[in-house]
Parts: sequence; C-alpha cells; structure tokens
Amino acid sequence: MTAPATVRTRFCPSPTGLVHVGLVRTALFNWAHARHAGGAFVFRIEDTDAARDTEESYRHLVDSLRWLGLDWDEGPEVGGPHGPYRQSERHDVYREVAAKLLAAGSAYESFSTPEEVEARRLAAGQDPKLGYDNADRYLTDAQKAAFRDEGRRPVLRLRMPEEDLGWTDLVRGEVRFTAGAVPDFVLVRANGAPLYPFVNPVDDALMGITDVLRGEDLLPSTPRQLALYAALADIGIGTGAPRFGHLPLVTGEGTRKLSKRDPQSNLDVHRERGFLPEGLVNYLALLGWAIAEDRDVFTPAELVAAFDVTRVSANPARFDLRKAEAINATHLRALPVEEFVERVTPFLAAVGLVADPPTDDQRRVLTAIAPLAQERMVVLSDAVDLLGFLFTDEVALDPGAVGKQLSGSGAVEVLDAASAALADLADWSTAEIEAALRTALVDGLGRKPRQAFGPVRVAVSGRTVSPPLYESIELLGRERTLARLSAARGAAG
RNA sequence: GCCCCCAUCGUCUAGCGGUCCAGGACGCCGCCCUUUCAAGGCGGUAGCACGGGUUCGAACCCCGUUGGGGGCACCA
Repeated sequence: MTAPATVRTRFCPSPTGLVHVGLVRTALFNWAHARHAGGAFVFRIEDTDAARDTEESYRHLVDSLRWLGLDWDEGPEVGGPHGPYRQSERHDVYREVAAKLLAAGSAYESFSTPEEVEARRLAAGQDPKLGYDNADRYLTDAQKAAFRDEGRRPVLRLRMPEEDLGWTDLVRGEVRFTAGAVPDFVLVRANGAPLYPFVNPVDDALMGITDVLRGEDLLPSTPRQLALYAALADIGIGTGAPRFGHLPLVTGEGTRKLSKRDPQSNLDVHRERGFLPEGLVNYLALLGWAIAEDRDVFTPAELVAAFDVTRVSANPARFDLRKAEAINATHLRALPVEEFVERVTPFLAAVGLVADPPTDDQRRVLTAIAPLAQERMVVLSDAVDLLGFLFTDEVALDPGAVGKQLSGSGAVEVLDAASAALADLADWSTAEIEAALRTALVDGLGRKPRQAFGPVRVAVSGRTVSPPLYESIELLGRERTLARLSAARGAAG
C-alpha cells in the first residue's frame, strides 16, 4: 500500500448527546494527523438516526470543536467540494449507491426477519449470537415475489466475500479476520433508511478520506467495511479502503470504557470548571501518545509538529483527572498576564465579581494579582474563591478559617495592632505594609510570623488560603483593609 | 458462547535485541525555601503478569498460559 499524496482524515460524530472526552481524543488525533501531514481534516455529521439526533447536540458539537481549536477544512459551516456534510442531507446519494450495489450483485435483498434467523440458528443447534445466516443470498425471482406478496419488504445486505479479511493497522500492525466470521450485514433498512455501516464507508469513499483513525471499539466492524469499500470501488466509487488506525479506548476509574454516565466523560464539565482548551488538548494527547521521553507539556502547535500516529500506543488509557489538572495548571501558569485576565474574566463575571469587560480599576487589580494567582490555580474557576475578596466591599469570613485563626483573645490583640500599624501608614505599598506589620506584630507583640499573619489573612481575605498577604492588602486599599480588620475583630474572641 | 484487541511503577508512558540492576510525568512520602497556599529546588517510594522457546545476549522476537478489555442490531 502506497501512502496517498494528500492525507485526508475525518471526524464524524453522531449528534446524540453530550460530547465525550474519548470522542474528543479521536477528533484530536485525526486533526493532528492531518495537520502534521499538511493534509485536510473533514468534519462530517452522522445524523442518520432521526430518533436520537438533535439540532442542539449538533450545534454543541460544532461549538466544542471550535473551543478546542480543532479547525476543519471541510464540513458544516465551512462547506467544501464534497458536501453536504450532514448525512441527513445526503439521502439521495445513499439511495443511488444502494441501487448500484444491488444492480452489480454486490448487495442483495433479504427478507428474513430477525425472529426467523434466530429460529433457524436454534433449530440447527447453534448460538443465535452468530447472527444472520446468509439464507437469502440466492433467492430466485419467484421466491422474492412470493415474499413481496406476503407484504414483506426486504432489507439490503452486502454479500461478504469468502476470504480472510485483513489490513495493516496504523497503530496495531497486521490484523486479520478469518473468512465467514462476518455475516452479510444490512446496508439499508426495510423502510429505506440507510444504516451507519453503509453510509460511513460510502461518505468516506466519496469524500476521499485516506486515513481513518477511530476507537478500538470499531475494530471488529472493519472487515465488513473492507468488503464494502471493495464493492464500492467496483462500481466506480472511491479507490478502495482507506488506511485504518484503531486508537486505544479511554477508560474510567476501573478498567472499563469511560461511560457516558461518568461525569468526567463530559467535555462540558471540564470546560465549565475552567480547563484551558490547550491544557485539555495536551492531556488528551497523552492518552496513548508521548511527545518525548522526558517531556509531557506541549502546545497544540508542538503536538502537530511531532504527531505520528504509528507511534500511538495500543493499550487502553485511563482518564486521570489529577494528571489532567496538573497539565492544565502548567498551561495556566504559562499564560501571559493579559491573556490570563482575558480568560478568567468570564468566570469572575459569571458570579458578579467583576464586569465583563472589567472596569479599568478591576482590570488594574486583576493585572496586578495575576502572576500571584496563576501559580495558585489549577482551573480558571479557582479564581472565584481565590480572588473574590478583592472585588467585594465586605468579605464573607469562612467559618473554618475563623475557628482556626480568630478564636482566642490573641487574635484580637493582633488585629488591633495591625489596624494601628496600617491606619496612618504614609506610603501604602507592599514593602511598607510588610515593614509596618512586621514591626507591630513580630517585633512589638513578639509573635511568630505564622501566628502574626494568620488572623490578618483571614480578616482581609476571609480564608486561610489567599494570594500573598501584603500584595493583597495593597490592592485592597487602606479603607477596605481597616474595615475588614475591624469587622474581624467583632467576629474574634 | 464466538471473534478480535491488549499486557513496563497505583496511573499515563519511554524503551522498537546489548548503551536498562528499566527513563520521564501525575500521585504519594521526606527535606529546603516560606506570612498561608501554591510554585520552585533536592531526595525517596514503586514496574518489565507467568511459563516455555529463539539468541552469545530479551522488557523488546515467537508460542502458550493467565489476566484485562472490546465487539457480536433493520444504533452509531
């Protein structure tokens, strides 16, 4: 098999619900493979199941791909020479191809009902799981007519070849299924509706897809698709089968495939928490692939430059949220300040902390605190708890923090001393604030730094964990700081 | 049940016959730094599933066992 001149990959989800991270990983590898090869990435919507597909889900898919930065060269909202790219708009194409396949003898009409097939298997002492028994392969015209007279409508089945079917998988190497293992499968339903095993290869052939990267769960369906591609080529559609690469499954907590029921499988959950798209893309790429022996943080551009599908691992990969968060945190810290402010604003605005866009003053504070906040955050939504105190007049004191730092008379002493030290401070700067507090609390009161600054931190931020104290106080301003010190004094004791 | 895939630290992986008494990352545990929390620095913990071959030599190749997973629709 010679490599095609131009690589064309595709992502062809069905708009039936949430966007699964395993699905995203598949899209990502197809995208990276196409981009690396300088080829094309095609986006196609497989909405042939009217009962389950929704317009909302379709729009969500488009939006998710955009958010992730996986741009497509052909597909919905972009167009292209092989459209339409939604299968619900391609029924005429399928009808025509089905008719040609039937005329060529590659496909045939089958009248057996599932119940009849099962009954025959049972009668022969066989496992019904074996499926269809190819019984209708050589029906005469008279037999077909008789069935029609009974009011039966046939399904269209592909005649599977009597030979082993194998291919060289891009990630697994040689894979081979023995002849007869796959029964003649249904292309078109009795009601005329074309099925996925039919439309998927038809569109791939028509759209010139050269490389199919998909989940391992689809590996067992490859032999029948190989047979279909051959039959299609015979009637002048496409040039035979594309290259296949079956990606390892993404598993959840246990060893099972990550379930739709598992919250972690939902892309939106991560997006709403404030994962960066490049952080998630980085992590997802690590599920089955490595950029280098001693490195695992990289940008999408670096991924594209280095991606090689033949280096993808064949074993299942567990979705590990902790590692995903660690990778995301690294990307978060690497963000330039303006970029960070830009991205975090929607999360603060959503809870009313800042305006969107922020006011000049809010922007000033955000920009100043950004470097200190970035290295304390894992996801963007962390900013709400971490920075909220800077954007409200009165901070809510965390009960746990109050118990830890404001109980006992010592706290009152500290707060009073801090107030006195800051009340008339000439130069309201981080350095002066630190000097004044140290003089008053550490030297004056003889407190250890840990005991001295704990109560002040809680008073100012409401929490035991906050950005660095002196910087926070400076940004908060004298008035609010003194008010909080005094409010905390009321809660202390 | 049948078919197929997979098998290196708890997890994701590097390793593509000798440079491996197996490297990195996450996690975990220490120590340093330190106003909290992080970040950062240093150190540690832990793995080639088992059994046969092939070979001068195997984590790497072959076979088997065991274990795990996926698929067996007129759903995608």
